[in-house]
Amino acid sequence: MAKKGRTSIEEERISAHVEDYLERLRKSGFRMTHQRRLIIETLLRNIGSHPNARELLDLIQREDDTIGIATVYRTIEILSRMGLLNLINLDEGFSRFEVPDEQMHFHLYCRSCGKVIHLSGESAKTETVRKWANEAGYEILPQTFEIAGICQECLERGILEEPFSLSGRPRCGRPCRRRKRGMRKER
Amino acid sequence: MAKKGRTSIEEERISAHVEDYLERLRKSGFRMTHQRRLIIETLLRNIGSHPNARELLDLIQREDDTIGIATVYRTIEILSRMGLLNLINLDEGFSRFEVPDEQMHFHLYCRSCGKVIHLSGESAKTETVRKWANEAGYEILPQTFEIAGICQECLERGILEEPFSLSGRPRCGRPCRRRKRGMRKER
DNA sequence: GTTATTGCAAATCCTTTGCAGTGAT
DNA sequence: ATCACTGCAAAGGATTTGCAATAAC
Repeated sequence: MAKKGRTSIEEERISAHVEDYLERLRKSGFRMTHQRRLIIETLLRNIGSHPNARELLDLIQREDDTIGIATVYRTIEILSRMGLLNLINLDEGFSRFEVPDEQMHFHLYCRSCGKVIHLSGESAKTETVRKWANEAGYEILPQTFEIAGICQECLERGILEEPFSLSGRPRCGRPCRRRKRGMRKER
Repeated sequence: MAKKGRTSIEEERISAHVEDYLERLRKSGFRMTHQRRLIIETLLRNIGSHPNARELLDLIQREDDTIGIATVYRTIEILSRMGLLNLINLDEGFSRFEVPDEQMHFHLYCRSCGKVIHLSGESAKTETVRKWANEAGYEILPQTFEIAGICQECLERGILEEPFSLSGRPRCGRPCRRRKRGMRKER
C-alpha cells in the first residue's frame, strides 16, 4: 500500500481503524483473512475517492494481485449489511463505495453530465436528516445522500431549454458507461 | 390503456400532460412516435408505482405488444436527461422510474431487507433541500430522495449487534436480486 | 425522399454463484 | 480437523448497441 506521504500519526489512526473493522467482523464470527484486511485497509486509505469495485480491485492488487473481484464483492456485501460501508449510486450503472463518517455527506450530481459536487455545512444537514428519520420512528446509519439535479454548466448550456439534443452536447465529465466495444461478430 | 375508473377530468389532465411531454420532445427536434406517446402515457398513468424497465414494458405491451425493451430504454434516457423523468435507486440492481411531481418525495429504505417507507411532510422537506441546493448556487429539479437506513424490524432483530450473520437472518421483504438460477453446464 | 426511430438479437458489463482447493480457527 | 473463505470461471440479468426495416417529417 502506497503511503502517500502520510505522517505516522495518520498511519496509526488508519491502522487502528482497520483493526476496529476486523474486530467487528471477528465478533460476528467472520474470519479475519489477509484479503479482508487488505480490502478494508484500501477502503480506509482511499476515503474521499469513492472507488467502484473495479477501481478498488486495482488499488488492492497493487499490494496483492492474487485477490479476485469476487472476494471484493463478498466483503463489500458483509460490510455494507453491517452498516460499515456506504454504497453510492450516481446513475452510472454500478456502485461506488465509501467508508461512513460520523458526518454524513451530501452529493449533488448532474443528471445530464454526471458531474458531482459536495454540499457544505454537512453537520447541520446531517442533523436535519436524522431528525426526519427520527420523526418516522427510525434510526438511520451514517450514510451519503445523492441529490440529482442539473448542474450550472448544463443549465447555462440550455440543457433544460428547447431545443435539447442528446448527442449534440458535450458532457461535463461523465465517463462513458461502457468501454468502447470491439468488432461485432457477423450475424 | 386500462382506464381504472378515472373520471373524464382526470383523463383530460393526463392527456394534456402527455401532450406537454410530447411537445417538449417535438420542440427539441425529436419525432413524436406512437411508441413514445405510449411510453409517456404509461408513465403518467402509473405515477406512484415506480415501475422498473421490465414492469413498464409489461404495462406498455398491454396496449401494443410490438414495442421492444430497447425503445423503452431509449425513451427513458431522453426523458431523464431532459429532466422529465426521475430515476429511483433502491440498491436492487436496477432502476425504477417516476414522473417528477412539484412535490419531491422522500423514500427511507432498509439497507438490510429492502423495505421502503415514504416520509411525511414532504413539502417542508422539499423546501429544505431546495434551500441546500440554492446555497450551493444550484437549481434542482423535482425529484425523489432515497435515504438508506436500517428499518425498525431489522434493528429489533439485532442486525446491527454482534454477532451478525448474513445468511441466518430472514429478510423483511426484499425480493432476491436475482432469480433462482437454473442448472449449470458442466465445466 | 430524408433521416430519425424502431425491433430484434447480440453484445457488454456489473455482480453473483458453484465448486474445488486453501487457510483460519 | 473442521468448515469458512478464496479464486476462478461461468452464469445471470440490466442496459446498450449494430443493423436493416419502418415511419415521421
